[in-house]
Amino acid sequence: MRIGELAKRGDCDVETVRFYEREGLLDAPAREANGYRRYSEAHLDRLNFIRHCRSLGIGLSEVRLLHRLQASPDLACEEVDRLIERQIARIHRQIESLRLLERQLHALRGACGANRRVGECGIMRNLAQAAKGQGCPCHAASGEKPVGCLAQEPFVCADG
Amino acid sequence: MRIGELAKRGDCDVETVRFYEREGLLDAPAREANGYRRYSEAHLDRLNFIRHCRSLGIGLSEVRLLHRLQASPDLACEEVDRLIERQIARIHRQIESLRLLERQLHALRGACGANRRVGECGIMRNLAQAAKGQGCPCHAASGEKPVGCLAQEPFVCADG
DNA sequence: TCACAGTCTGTAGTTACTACGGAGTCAAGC
DNA sequence: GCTTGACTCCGTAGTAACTACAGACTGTGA
Repeated sequence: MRIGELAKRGDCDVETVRFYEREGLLDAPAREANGYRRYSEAHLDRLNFIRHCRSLGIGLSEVRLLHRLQASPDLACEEVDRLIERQIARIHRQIESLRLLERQLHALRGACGANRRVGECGIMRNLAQAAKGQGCPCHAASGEKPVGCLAQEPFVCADG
Repeated sequence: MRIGELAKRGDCDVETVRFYEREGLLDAPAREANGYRRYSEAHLDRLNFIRHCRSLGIGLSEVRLLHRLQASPDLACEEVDRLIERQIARIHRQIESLRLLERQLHALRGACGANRRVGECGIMRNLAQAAKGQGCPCHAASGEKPVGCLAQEPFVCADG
């Protein structure tokens, strides 16, 4: 099949397929006389494997690791277990972090009594107040400590 | 104060301060004779405002919007409220998405009966199985639908 | 005088794609 | 034969919010 069909059956974009090839996640396929890529069913399996891992939030470097493990089925599967364990722990941290964020935002929302003007807006006032180190309802509520920066974590995609 | 002190008091990196200046979030400060940046307390307030917003997961483009609103206190604060509302909705979606992910990963983890070899690992088997479209415990459990791709959402940082 | 810390500018890297631009290929319809 | 449109090619740049250099200059204490 050609790249368009592969992408369709793998439920992703053509560009994504090419990207995976560039990244070495997908073997470079044979080419037709005109230079078009020609894929086999094995390629589709591989693509689906990647997409399935991605849908579980597993990063591409870890997908690479899984591929390597897959290639040596006699190894202990301990590493696979650990990888999933790590993934679970990461997602758990992210959820905790976001829950805290949610609470903080709710507190902030509660600060605005539906004023009319920005200068009197409780939310605005709170944001400015916090900037002067005077404390804010969102962060000062309890002894809430930062949980870890989500921006530091690998991307997580819950699609699929 | 110089950039190092500002960064320290604003609890961020020197590079981050310069980054905010480049992005127009922080006014370019005066310079000393040697070219070093010299900041005022107003700069610190501004930096704290940004960092506080960031700690609430608010993106830089929305911080920019808040700055613009702050500059015209006579406007209706409706837009501020909507911004926070949007943020709450986004965080909520992300949490839901991650919860689903967590369930899926737990299901996957349950598939491995602590085998010894990769070739027999239930997790590995499941990932491979899913790639062939044979269904998997993680996604086939119920009629679980994708909730939205977190990778598409702006970065969220729960630090601070 | 030396080391070392701080600062400067500019650029590249991170993640996992996504979106071009400009070109070539191919089949159907006129 | 020609056009139209869909598909493909390659390479590069953009996304978000930083982070991490390189290479140079400045300032301070011993």
